[in-house]
Amino acid sequence: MADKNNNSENSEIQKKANFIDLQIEEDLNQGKNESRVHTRFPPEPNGYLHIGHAKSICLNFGIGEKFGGKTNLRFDDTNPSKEETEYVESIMEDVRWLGFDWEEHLYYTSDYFGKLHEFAIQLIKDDKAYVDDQDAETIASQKGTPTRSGVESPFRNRSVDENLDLFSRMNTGEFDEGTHVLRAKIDMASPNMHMRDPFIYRIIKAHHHRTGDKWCVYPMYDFAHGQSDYWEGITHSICTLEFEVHRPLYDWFVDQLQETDYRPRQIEFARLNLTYTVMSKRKLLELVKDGHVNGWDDPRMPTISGLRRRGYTPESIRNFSDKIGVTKVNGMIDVSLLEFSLKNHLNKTAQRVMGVLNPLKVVITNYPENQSEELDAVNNPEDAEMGKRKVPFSRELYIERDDFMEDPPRKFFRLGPGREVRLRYAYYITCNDVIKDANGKIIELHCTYDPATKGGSSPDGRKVKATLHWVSVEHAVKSEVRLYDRLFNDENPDGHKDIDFKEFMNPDSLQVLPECYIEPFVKDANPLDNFQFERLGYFNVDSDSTNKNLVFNRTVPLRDSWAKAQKKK
RNA sequence: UGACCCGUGGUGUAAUUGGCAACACGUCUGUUUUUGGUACAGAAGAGUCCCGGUUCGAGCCCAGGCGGGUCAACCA
Repeated sequence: MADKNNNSENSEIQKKANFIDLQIEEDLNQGKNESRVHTRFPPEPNGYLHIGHAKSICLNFGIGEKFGGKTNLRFDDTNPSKEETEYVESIMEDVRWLGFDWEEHLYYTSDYFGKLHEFAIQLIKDDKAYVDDQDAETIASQKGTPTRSGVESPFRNRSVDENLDLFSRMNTGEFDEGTHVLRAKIDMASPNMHMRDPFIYRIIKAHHHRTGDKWCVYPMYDFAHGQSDYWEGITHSICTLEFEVHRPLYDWFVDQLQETDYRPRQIEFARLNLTYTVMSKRKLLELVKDGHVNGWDDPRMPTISGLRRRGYTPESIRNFSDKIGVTKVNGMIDVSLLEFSLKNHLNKTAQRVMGVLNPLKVVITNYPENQSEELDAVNNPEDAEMGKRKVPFSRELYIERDDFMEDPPRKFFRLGPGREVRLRYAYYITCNDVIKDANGKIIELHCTYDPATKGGSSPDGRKVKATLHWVSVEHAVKSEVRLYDRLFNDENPDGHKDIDFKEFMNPDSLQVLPECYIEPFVKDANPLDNFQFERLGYFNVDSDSTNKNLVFNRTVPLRDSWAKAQKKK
């Protein structure tokens, strides 16, 4: 018995090492970089972080923790025309919310603009960089193609002095954008396109969110990233697969810098793809700008701020990130795996509460008018420490419209004419009359209750086949509830060559229910508070909520085997 | 007619120095239940892209194919 417990605990704790862990262990065994481990998470502040970034954050900070190393947060802000302070702030908030702490290790690539500039001048002096005066189109045509090597620029061999002069004037504002560029002198015949004299500096006359108008020239990604890693003492620079072909260039710049045995190393892994969503910043930005969603934190968005507002917990995202592992295989992960992590966490932690989404009035005809009482309800059956609460009961109640059928099919266990069911934590009730309006729509049910079944159990031991949730009309809090469905109807909306991803948008991804009734316990709930509405799903308080008008998001529905069986028919 | 990377149930990941392909999600059954939830028990589902080779033995090593991805932004 003790053995069994130990084994299951160990298998929980001992996660399988992924290929990056193995490489780091190998580096450590070889005593590389004085056996230090130092990673970094380097977002460009040009948009909001999404669940794919969360994978990277968990990976990088996770490695820092696992190997007793450190992890930097670095804003890769080399392109002032796209970057804004708003994004910097949201990124910091998201990383913190996920539960990670960069301590004092906060950096900006823009902090290195001076050093980068000096380094570029050194390259010019070493005859390893030159200014090219041609326009973009001409240079592109000289680059060749993946299968045909390029040709050298006519400006490739100008003198060091001329290059120095030109580069200096590029930065004084004398030249227009696009007229001059600084290129590394490497190899126009390289089979790797990135080695064909890549651009390292370009002229951009935009205001930088941190350096203002100090610079007219800005380094390209490839000219900044490896150097920043080097200056920060990063040992393992983990990025996504598309940078694989950049690695020789990364190494080339590090070669120019390296003075000791210390050397950062780039390792690539497969980015996260999730079914039924898009994961590129460009496309998410498009959804926001064109008003297909209500902002970056729309609860339907795969952004971290969207997931947070939707009711996801940091634990569930971290757990998901652990579960999916790290490989170089480009795949597509089923969202159900994410939802499993969520439900798993919420089941253990969420306060239970009763709420009626589509109300149907029930009058308990044998319950005295003007009377009410308070009944005991369990706050979370998974966690006794969460205790109990009181739920008010009275003559007039709401139940879920779906919980009554006038002519119930064989396997429908809920309420019907003449049937007896249990109201959770309250009484057994029996339906006697169905009241309809002139159009035949059911507007009210008349039921009787059995006073002996208080609390929900019968002294004579008779059974009922269903337990329904309910609220007292007089005491319930009227609220708005927003139901969400997937944003896209296609598993892989941007996986179609000739069809725009927006063609696959689900027109019913948002459904607003303006008149729902929740038990009074939620009265003082705050935005982001998670609840389980019993039998329905997990819901949280939306940031649009006010004291006068509570607004809930349905985070994720509960598993519903009845609905599933119905759907099959 | 290039370079680099990747091919294990429906999905995602495992499989010490080659040794009965395992786990999770999902799916389906059943048990318990004051949530048609949870929990628990069980089932189906791959023979590891293909063809050879080495070996007593190959998912793993070797050769050749096939399939997929990335790369030709003054983006990151």
